[in-house]
Amino acid sequence: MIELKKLENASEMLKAIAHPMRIAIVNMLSDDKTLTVTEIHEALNIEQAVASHHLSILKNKGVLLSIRSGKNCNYKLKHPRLSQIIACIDKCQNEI
Amino acid sequence: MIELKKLENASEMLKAIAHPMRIAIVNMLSDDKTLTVTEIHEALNIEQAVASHHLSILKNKGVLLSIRSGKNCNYKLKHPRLSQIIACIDKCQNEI
DNA sequence: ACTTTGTATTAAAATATATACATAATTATA
DNA sequence: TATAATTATGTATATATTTTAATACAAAGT
Repeated sequence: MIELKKLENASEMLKAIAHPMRIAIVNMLSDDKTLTVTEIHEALNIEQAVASHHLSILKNKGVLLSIRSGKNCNYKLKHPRLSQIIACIDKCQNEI
Repeated sequence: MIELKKLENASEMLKAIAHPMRIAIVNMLSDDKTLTVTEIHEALNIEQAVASHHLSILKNKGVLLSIRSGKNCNYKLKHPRLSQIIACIDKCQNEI
C-alpha cells in the first residue's frame, strides 16, 4: 500500500462506494445476491436512469460486475467481501 | 441502514477516507498508532499545510481524533476498526 | 518581547462529481 | 417489422473537491 498507483486505485474504488445510493446498492447486494436494474431502482425509489448511472460507476471502478440475461441485466458484487466495508462503517456509527 | 440520514452519514465518512493521501494516513495510523502532523507530512512527502488539511477533513468527518501535546498535535483513529477498510480494499486489489 | 517550531486557516483557480431530463440502444415477443 | 420492456448514454447545469500558495495562530524557548 506504499505505491501511489495502488493508493489511487483504492481511492477510486472507495469513492465509487462513497455515495448514499451506492452504499444502499452495495448493501442490497451483500451475501452474494444478484439483482436487476429494475429491482434496484424500484427498491430504492429512484429513477431507472439514475440507478443505471450509479451501477455503471460501480461497475467501472471494479466494485460490481454485470451479467446480461435476456432483457435483464443482473448486477452483483465483484468482491463479496466489499460489503464488509458497509458493515464496518455501520458499526462505527453505532458506537458510543 | 435503511434510513437516508444514516446512509448520508456513512457516505460522508467513506468520502473522507476515499483519497490517496488520506488512505495512506489512515493506514499509517492502524494498530492504534498515534502520529503528529510533522511525522505524517514528512513520511508522506507532502507539504505541512496539505497534511494538516487532510487531517482536518478526517477529523471533521469522525475518522480521526486529535490530542494536542505542547506544540505537537497527535492524531489517531477514532475507531481503530476503520483500518479494516483499507485492508479489505487491499485484499480485493490483490485478487485474481 | 522576540524567535523558532509546529499546526491551522484562507482564498482562488482548476478539476471532478452530482442531478435531472431526454433519448438511444438492446432484446423479446406479437 | 413493429412495439413493448429493460437498460444505457448524452447533455446541461449545479455543486463539491482538490490544489496551491500565502498567511495566521499557538506554544516553547531565548
